Amino acid sequence: MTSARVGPVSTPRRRRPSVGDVARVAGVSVGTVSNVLNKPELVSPETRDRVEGAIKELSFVRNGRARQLRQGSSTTVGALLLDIRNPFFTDVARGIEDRLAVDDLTLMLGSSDDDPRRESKFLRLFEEHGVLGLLVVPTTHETKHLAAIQERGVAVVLLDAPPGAAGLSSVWLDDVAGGALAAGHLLEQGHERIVFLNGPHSIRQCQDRREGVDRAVLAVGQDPARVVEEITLPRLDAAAGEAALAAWVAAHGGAAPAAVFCVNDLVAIGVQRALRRAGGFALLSGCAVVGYDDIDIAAELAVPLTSVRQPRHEMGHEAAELLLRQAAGEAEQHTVFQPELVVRASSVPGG
Amino acid sequence: MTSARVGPVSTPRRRRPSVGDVARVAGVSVGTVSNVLNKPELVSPETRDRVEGAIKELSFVRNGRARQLRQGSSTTVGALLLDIRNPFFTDVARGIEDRLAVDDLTLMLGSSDDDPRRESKFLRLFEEHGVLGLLVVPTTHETKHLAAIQERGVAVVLLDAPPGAAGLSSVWLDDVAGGALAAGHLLEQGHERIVFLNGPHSIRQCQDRREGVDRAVLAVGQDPARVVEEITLPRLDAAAGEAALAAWVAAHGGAAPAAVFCVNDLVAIGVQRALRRAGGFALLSGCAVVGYDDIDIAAELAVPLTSVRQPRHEMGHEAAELLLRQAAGEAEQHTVFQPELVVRASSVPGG
DNA sequence: GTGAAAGCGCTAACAG
DNA sequence: CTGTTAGCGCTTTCAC
Repeated sequence: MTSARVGPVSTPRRRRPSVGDVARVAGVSVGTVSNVLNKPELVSPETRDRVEGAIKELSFVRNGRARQLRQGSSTTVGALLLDIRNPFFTDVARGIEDRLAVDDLTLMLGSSDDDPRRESKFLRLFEEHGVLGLLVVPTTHETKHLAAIQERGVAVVLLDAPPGAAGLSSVWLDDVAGGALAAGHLLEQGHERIVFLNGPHSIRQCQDRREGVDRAVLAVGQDPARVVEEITLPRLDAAAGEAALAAWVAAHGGAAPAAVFCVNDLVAIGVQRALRRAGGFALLSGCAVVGYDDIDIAAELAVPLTSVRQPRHEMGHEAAELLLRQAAGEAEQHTVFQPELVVRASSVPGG
Repeated sequence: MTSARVGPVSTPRRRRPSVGDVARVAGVSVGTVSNVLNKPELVSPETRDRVEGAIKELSFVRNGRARQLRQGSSTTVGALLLDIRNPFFTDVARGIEDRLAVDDLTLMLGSSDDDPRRESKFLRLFEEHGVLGLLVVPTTHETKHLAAIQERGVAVVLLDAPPGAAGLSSVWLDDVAGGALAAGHLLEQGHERIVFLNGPHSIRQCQDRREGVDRAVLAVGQDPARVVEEITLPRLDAAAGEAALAAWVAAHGGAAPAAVFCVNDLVAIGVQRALRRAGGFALLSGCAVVGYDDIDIAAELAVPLTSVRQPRHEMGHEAAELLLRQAAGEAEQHTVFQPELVVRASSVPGG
């Protein structure tokens, strides 16, 4: 599987040159070196040149840890996400990074994997590291430990979570609105029954989306109990969606539901596959399908998928913004982002 | 789009308690506090309890920067990837992280966006930060600046790149083998002509894959110039793949090629879409398609896609491993990973 | 077992 | 303009 060869010699790990070394070579004092680094306008051109020459000669790179220790400041922000591999979170991370770059700050990323123990490990690590602030997708509803961190002087913002303990800013997405958007669209198309393939209500997002669905149904004067048939999936992937819909079709003598709303796009892809397997293109095109997340591939499918899109990048950007404000002493603040519906062929007649 | 409300008061940013504060509260010296933290077995149980009580009382969190400054050590590794949003790199990042977690090290991530200026900005930032080592996907073939960093005492490993400047370890994927795998498979299926939708040869991976294709053709005693029809795409996404194949079909009186090898899965998805649009399922199922990357969705498509899978997580893991070895003074080392072919319906008759 | 003191590399205050 | 010096918070000798 792998091949390896060994190179020449190992790198000797000698001490990095310090401002003292630079000062010696340039024939000035450490204070002057520091001034060249931080307030060059205070230094005469000739000495500045000498110092810069010495810096080049020694390939001096300043020790940021010592600098920050002395200044008491920090230029890194920690973000603790649920899963670094999930495109949802990488888009968020990119939004964070883009905002931080404006102020020349860097991001330290961690994945909690939704495990509270991993979460607290990373939190301790970040805090010891002296981060300027912390963006956290919490693993539990309990956020007192995060408020405690903020009490100790590290700004904390809840990410992808509604307001928690007092004092913590938060940024999240309106899942109620997302559910309402999807269901409203299907109702508008004239469908009178909606199969909703959802995850367990212990996940806030799932519960909220269901609430949104109900609201949309009520808004048109119908009874959710009659209109909505919710099926709870064991996992939220394509296989689970396919199995659930195959079972539905089998239980209904080979007929497909008129409309299906899926808690995410992968599930929707599974639904499309089940429909195609059960009754080919005819069955597939006779069933309106709406997904959630608007993953990259949604537009590329055989039948392009209607989906609820969430402003993930913006959410990250805003979270970083709130963090910096909070670190600057501003009061806590809460932002909720609204999703939008991207209508494609999968949900409209003749699509 | 967003709504915001303002909360109560802002958090006062008071000084973090130090070992000195803990010592005062516990009625011991700072040395003893340090011992409790680092060598608890040297401290008598009673004083240890007193100190631990004081730590709890003050919610003391040790200042890692000062610690590392004093010790001269570091516990963070920097990784500079091309794009943090790309699933390829997030899988790699996760592999890195998993290896680092074993030694309780943390990862600082950066995205160079393939821009040498961003690259050098991040490199300086990482180096000032005092990282233990650096994993870099280089933006250019030139790696002297990375060797220079290593000269200054920071271990550097090239990621997803073949060996560069002397002294740098490297980890990469065998794209020649990947190209040969895909083409070999198509030849084995009896196809005598292969359309290869590739990217520009200025991208090493594209050039290598072409070389692999040629080798596979030569291996069965055929002439690449006769067998392979390479089309260079302007971009490597589904739209580009669709356009290229639609043009091919139009130029061949509505006929599809017998076999198409695509430089990545997105392009392959575009190809499938073009085939379906041009001639429905019949045309689609009559054309063997092979992609590259084995993205999550490849198995979920209407016609599941045969693809070349690369061990990305393992590559990250190995890169971190080599970095740690190099940081420990071992000699440079080079590892190349072999891809594997995942055969699905898109490339086999009756699929 | 515990305390006192030095020093990691840097910046900031102050003196000249 | 430049040099001297104190000290950020911690670990680490070395005495006691």
